Amino acid sequence: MPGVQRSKTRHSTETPAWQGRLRAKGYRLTPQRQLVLEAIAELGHATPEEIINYVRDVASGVNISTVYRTLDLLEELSLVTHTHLGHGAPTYHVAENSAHVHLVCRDCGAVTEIPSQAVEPLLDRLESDYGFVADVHHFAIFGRCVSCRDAIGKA
Amino acid sequence: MPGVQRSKTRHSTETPAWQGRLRAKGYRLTPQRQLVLEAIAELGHATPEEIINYVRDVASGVNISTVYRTLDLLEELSLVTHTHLGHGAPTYHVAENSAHVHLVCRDCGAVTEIPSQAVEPLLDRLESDYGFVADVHHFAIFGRCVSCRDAIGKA
DNA sequence: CTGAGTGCAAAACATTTGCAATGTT
DNA sequence: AACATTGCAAATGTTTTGCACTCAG
Repeated sequence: MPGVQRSKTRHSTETPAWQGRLRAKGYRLTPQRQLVLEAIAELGHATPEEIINYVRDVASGVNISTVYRTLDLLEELSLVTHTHLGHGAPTYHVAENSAHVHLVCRDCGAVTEIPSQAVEPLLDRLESDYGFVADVHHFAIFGRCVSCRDAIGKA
Repeated sequence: MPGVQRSKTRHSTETPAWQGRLRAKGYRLTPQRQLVLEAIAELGHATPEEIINYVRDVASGVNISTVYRTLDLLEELSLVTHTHLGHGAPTYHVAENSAHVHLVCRDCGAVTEIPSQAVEPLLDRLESDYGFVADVHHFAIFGRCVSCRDAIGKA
């Protein structure tokens, strides 16, 4: 791994709880993996593209394929999840903060996060009627936001 | 347009209602466009890949980029809609038959169609609580189907 | 005729993979 | 030292675009 030096430093108050999960499955703890997780935590939402930009800001040598491989790994370990917000690249979240649903506006592209409980009745119904256990976080809900809806009324 | 001849013929009982919509906006009626729409109608569900396979079966010279351009056009005219069923290519439907929601199983990949009314309470709530007019057809609902859920119970 | 539409080939994206070099354990 | 992990570069899959040619109106 040629020259992964951090050119900037950020404070980390986190206790390395997740590191155990890596080792438990025989995976290794590398700076790249720390940085990717840190990037997602910091950014809240992030596409692979945004993640590598953030990571490279700290350690410029990191390769995009490493980011993809790391994301797969972190997801396998349930440390992060990903959501499809639209046609393009998926968005990653740290698992603990992923308990919300995304509303994406077809017109302005705005992304609104709403609490999962808003869709709970639907989940119950899908389960009782179809035996389907839904993960509503995986895909966004597409539509038109308040502002754009009102804008149409005026037009 | 070099040699778009149909090597097979299919019966069409349709009345060319949609053709007016094309002309109304100054668009032209081409064999390619007829074939793409025919393909979607016939296939029910179809990815661009599946569409071009179907179309080429009838007129081999048609280019994939034409299919993409045509899909954009047909969608603009509200003749078809598309849904994201997963990471990959979107699925196209004729607009009239698109009033259903897709449940996609994360394990077996099975796609179940359920009537839109199953999600109506959610739509109402999103509208009243957030002013968001949702189009639940645009993204599938991801999760685990009955069979796979039960299979896990046994394991 | 005239311009909308097409085929073609190349570009643009997003993601994956083989492999030799490297660093964690 | 062993082998999981990385960087690199090339391959893959999907969608888009520029352009000259062609056909629908």
